[in-house]
Amino acid sequence: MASERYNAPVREKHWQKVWDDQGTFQTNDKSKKPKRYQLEMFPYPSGRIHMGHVRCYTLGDVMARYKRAKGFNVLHPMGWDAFGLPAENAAMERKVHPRKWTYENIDTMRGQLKAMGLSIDWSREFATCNPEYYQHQQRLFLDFFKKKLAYRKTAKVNWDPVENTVLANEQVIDGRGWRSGAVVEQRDLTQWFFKITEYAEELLQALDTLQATWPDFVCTQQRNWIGKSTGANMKFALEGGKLPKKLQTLEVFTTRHDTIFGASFMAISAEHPLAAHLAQKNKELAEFIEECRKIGTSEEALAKAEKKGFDTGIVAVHPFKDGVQLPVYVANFIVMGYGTGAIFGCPGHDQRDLDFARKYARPVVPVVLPPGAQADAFSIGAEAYVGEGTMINSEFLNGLTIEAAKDKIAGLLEERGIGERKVNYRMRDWLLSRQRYWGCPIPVIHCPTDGIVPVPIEALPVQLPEDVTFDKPGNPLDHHPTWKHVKCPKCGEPAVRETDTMDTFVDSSWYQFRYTAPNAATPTDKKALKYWAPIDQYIGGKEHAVLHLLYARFFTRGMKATKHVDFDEPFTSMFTQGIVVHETYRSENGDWLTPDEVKIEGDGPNRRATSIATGRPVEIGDIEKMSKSRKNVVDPDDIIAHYGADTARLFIVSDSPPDRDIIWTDAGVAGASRQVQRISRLIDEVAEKQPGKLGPKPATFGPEAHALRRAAHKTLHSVGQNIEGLRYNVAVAQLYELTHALSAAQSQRGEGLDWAIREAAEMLVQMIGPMLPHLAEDCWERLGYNTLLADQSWPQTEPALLVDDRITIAVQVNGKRRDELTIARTASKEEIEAAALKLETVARALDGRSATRVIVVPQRIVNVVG
RNA sequence: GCGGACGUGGUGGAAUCGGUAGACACACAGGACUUAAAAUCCUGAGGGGGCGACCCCGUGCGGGUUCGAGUCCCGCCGUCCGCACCA
Repeated sequence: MASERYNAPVREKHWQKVWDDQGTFQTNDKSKKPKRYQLEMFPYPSGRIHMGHVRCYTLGDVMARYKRAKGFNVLHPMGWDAFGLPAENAAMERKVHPRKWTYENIDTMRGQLKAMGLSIDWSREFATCNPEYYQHQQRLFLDFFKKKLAYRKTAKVNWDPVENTVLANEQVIDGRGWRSGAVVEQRDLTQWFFKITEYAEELLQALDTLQATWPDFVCTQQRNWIGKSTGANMKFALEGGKLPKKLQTLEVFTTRHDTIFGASFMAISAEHPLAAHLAQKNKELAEFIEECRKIGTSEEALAKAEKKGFDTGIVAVHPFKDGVQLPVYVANFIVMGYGTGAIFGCPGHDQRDLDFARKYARPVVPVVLPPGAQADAFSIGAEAYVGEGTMINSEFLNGLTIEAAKDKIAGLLEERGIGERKVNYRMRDWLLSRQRYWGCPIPVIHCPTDGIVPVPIEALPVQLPEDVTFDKPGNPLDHHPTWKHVKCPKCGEPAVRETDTMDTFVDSSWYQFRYTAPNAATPTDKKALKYWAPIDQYIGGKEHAVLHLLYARFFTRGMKATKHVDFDEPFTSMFTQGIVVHETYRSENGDWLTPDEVKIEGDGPNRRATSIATGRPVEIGDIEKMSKSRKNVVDPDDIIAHYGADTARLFIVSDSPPDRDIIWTDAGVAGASRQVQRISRLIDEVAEKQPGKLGPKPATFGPEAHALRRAAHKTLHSVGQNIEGLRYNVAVAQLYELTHALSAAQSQRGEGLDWAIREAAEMLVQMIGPMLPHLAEDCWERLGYNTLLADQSWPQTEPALLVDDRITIAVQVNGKRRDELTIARTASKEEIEAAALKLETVARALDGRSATRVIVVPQRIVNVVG
């Protein structure tokens, strides 16, 4: 039996059934062990799992299994982010109901995930499209509504013309819909919003704490997105035309109120009410505004567009300098959505203002003097001065620092009632309405007399109707003949349901808590949450750095305000995994080919690809993220069926650090498969020579046995640390080293060596458990155990074996390595120095000079300087 | 433009504190086994020089700090990511 190949696909099915039958991974809520909540972002049930899923869930599963072995009570659940547009597209294209399509996909993908051998507690599984789930989401929405965290307003919204729905700001990337890629249009609509801005400051502040356990780039991106700027609002009186009272003052936001004496013009957005008012009687202005609007849609064009202004003839009165009037321009670079949609221009200290001032011949007066510069010799050329300095040309501010000047102006503004200190955020409220069918209905009713009436909690869930059609554009819920017509819960008169559904990001903003009590009658269960929450480690894709992770952070705060949770941050530590990439292949006529349609020969510069079907040459293209459009995909099912899940898992965790992109290659998979066989063979050899369990430990060990034991225990120690730190690739390398040491020991003889080999083999099996769970289980059985490896605790190290009696340290002469020295670990500095100086290699390198200085770092290095 | 991350052999990568650079693996070359192949095992290998013990160079480039720098500091170059007329 020793040389038989390990039949992974067969054995893996066996072990999966055993785990399933025994309920090995069912989580016990009543355990006394310390808890560990390990979570990976749940998948959208698009049809089949892809390698990105395999990577994400493997990374999480290694940690979950490791923590389990380390004595933690682990919660490692799985579910489905099941609402969303693709289901409706399938309904339109294939005449299949979104529900049917979704649940069928879930069945397929659940089977695929189970074939990966994940240590998931499947009893907690749910899909967000289950009414049992979304009824609680509707409850949360109503609680948010009561707290005014959900509200309705008319606003310019991003309209995705392909998805036929609105999008939140976060979902517009480079002016295009994040999913459809369609150029987004601006429309005025009344929509539901979550008041995420209420928590802007908190969400920002808490990042300082998260920084320690979250990736830097995620924190940075969230900071940028929140976009805090501290400044002041300032009101200017307007003159030079007949204006309605409301428009006689112009309020601007500035972060440089210190530079007010350098102001030389005002600029307002083309969408500013004042611009609209003036345009009524000014045809040229109206044309200018129209021109701005045309450019205004795409940010790309906006960035390239030349700065242009239109002098309205209106002037603003300088609030601190008598007799100074500042002309008011409508300008194409002022956005209405930020601040007040109006600025004062100080060309001396803002590049954009300077460009504008030069173009329209406005004065440029420096008001901040750089350190060391002479006031009378300092002027502004082509570049604005934005650095530190002291105030000049600024009357009562002269001589102050920028900060002191800001403070003084802000005080005066507040004293005179013409402004105040003001903090602005770039972040807008979260637009959650979607004009779609396959989403969670927003549980409110519009009554002609009572206005917006929440659906009573006992009437939840507001269920989606089954009988919908997708044959005309727009929202099927709106077209439905009866669904929306209801009686007002307040007055009983005819009313209509809200037909908007929620953004699917709402579904994924709180699912992490639902797993802790998936059957609770309320959205969360206090007791379960107290034990399990928050998530100890969350793993997912980089693309959610702002979207999902920011929403979930907000939602947790909203749930705290509505007493559903009692903490602020959902994810204690966050890990973003890299993507799976693969070469692309293109035939002569430009069609993409899948990897299995292509035959590769040669290597290096001689590497050639040909089409299997036609025999014609194929161009090997860039290495890109696996995608259906490029056809550079490898189906996990094929890999699992051919090599087994353990091989796929091993490939995923070897070589590439988990946060970097990983290049999927056939050669790499074959290599991983060889390692699986190698380990299997090695364990067979050990089990054959020494059948039965590990016997009693011998009293003494010879040098060979001692060396192997040291290697095994050291590996145990550092593999544990490397798994904890998600350096799985390093852990795998160390396991290979132990495998080599164990192989080599097989052909040696020595006192206690058989026992040491047995011990090392068992440790190896236990250490590969998190990564290669099926193989480990199989080997454990072969080693004579009838217990499950999955139930074994992580082996203990013998601390004495982690330190060597004698160690080898490098010997340098003038910083260059010349030799090495094996010496007692406890050797003193003097002993090391003496031993080093005795070395012939040292004397030769000194070349006749004498040592002037010897640096000794015990247990590390000795450096002779001479 | 601003912000962040990164840059190590043919390739993926390792080096946790400033202390033997290149662990481990892929690919490659040579060898063993075999009628042959597959599979497996063994050996070799950063670059250059020398018959050789050995010597020189080497972590994107240029400086610096240090007994000692892949690691720290300054200045460049390059790649990737995010944000971008944000007042």
